[in-house]
Amino acid sequence: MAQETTTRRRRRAPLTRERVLRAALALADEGGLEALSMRNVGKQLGVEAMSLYNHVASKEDLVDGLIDFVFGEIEVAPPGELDWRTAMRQRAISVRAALNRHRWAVGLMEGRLSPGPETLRNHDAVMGCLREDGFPFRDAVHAMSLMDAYIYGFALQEKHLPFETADEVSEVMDLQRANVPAMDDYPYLVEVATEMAKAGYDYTTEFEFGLDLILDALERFRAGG
Amino acid sequence: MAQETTTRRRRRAPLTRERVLRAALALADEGGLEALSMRNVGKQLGVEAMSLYNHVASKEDLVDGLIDFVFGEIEVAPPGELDWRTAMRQRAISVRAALNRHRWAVGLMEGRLSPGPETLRNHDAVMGCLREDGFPFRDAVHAMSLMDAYIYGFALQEKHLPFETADEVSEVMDLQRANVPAMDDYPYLVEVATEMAKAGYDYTTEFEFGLDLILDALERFRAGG
DNA sequence: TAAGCTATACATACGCTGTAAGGCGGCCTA
DNA sequence: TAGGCCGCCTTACAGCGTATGTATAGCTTA
Repeated sequence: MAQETTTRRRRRAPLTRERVLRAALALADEGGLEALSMRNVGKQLGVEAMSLYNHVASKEDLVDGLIDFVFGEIEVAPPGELDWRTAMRQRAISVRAALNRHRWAVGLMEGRLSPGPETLRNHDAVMGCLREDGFPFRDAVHAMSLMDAYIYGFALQEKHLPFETADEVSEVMDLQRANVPAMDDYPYLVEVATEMAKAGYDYTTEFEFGLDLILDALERFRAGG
Repeated sequence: MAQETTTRRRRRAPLTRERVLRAALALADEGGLEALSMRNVGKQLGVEAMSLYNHVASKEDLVDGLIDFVFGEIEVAPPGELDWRTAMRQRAISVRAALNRHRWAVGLMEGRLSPGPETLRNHDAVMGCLREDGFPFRDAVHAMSLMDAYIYGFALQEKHLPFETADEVSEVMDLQRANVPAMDDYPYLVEVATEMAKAGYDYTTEFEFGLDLILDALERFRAGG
């Protein structure tokens, strides 16, 4: 009876927090944050929206889980393993890579009120790396604040200016020029537009220029500036 | 006649784009972006939501207008007036101040597809300031990208970590400790929590430390290295 | 002064959002 | 085999942006 029904119905794999998060991640990666609705996640799992609440306290909780997953993808050497500069450079590049894989996460990485274990591990490792390599506490805070501001700020730019090749650049520039009647009032922007359309814009080069400049500056500051 | 009717009925001041933007700005400043709904703006003006569409093409257009207003509050010296370092330092501080008055704007300043006149003026002035002070084109792009990444990234941190005094810090830290059972797994974060709770955290100092470090680095880079 | 046009505001409605509340059927334990 | 519990579903509410259609107020012209 009951069991027959059970067998016959081929119950689908039970929902879990893990499965919910995985589906949500796929949705957000594909369609951005605005595609991430409880109903859409449910649909993806063949389930009604409300069923998700058995595994997730709220949408905020769901997003917390996603963010922690992203932090889990970021590689940081454990404190004391590498010199600070190598470790911090690697981490910065890893953060940018993760944020490019998950662009929806860009404004959400910082200051979550319920940080997950991966989030905490990451921040602890950064602070630890600096402290173990001799940074006084306040300087370590300065350095971390500066690096993270740059990394997240750059990711923000990269998220909002979605062009890379010279062709894409000139496409966007043309579109902007169409929207802006008095473009000639802004001669320096015209220069940017024409130069960019000629040579394109390489985000990786740009990112690493700023990153190395900051790391150089921190090194010099530490040495005694 | 017509004019009498006008006088008699005490018609309210007619809606204008200006008035709509002003009301929207007040709403966003007070209650953040999630308080900024068409219905709320309408309510603020004694008008139905749909009436706003006579003066604003869409919510996106409305937000574009708000962002341009924020850019209008940012002070930049016209190209060639000041040496680049002074001008850029002033602008950076002015941007941060504007973003603190309008925290809802933080993730939205960059890469709008329909930039307003103030937005364009601002970007043009920054680029112009660097070019007129001798920055080669590519270096000016590098510098602008780096500075803006830092400024916007810092504003992002500041938006999401809303504490300032030592008391507020320790309050937040206590709250986080309550949410994180295994806090002792993260010794360096424990240090941060205790140190911060002792001494507080001054955003202005922090911001200007990073800013000056970056300006120093750019100056040195330009000088030849 | 009267007619007609236009610009503005309103009312209604659609499909979407997050989630509170309650019902029900299948599973595990006693 | 009985009881209870857990996981899922259904329904419902208040809010969102905005498409669509309609009424009206005021100006323009005759």
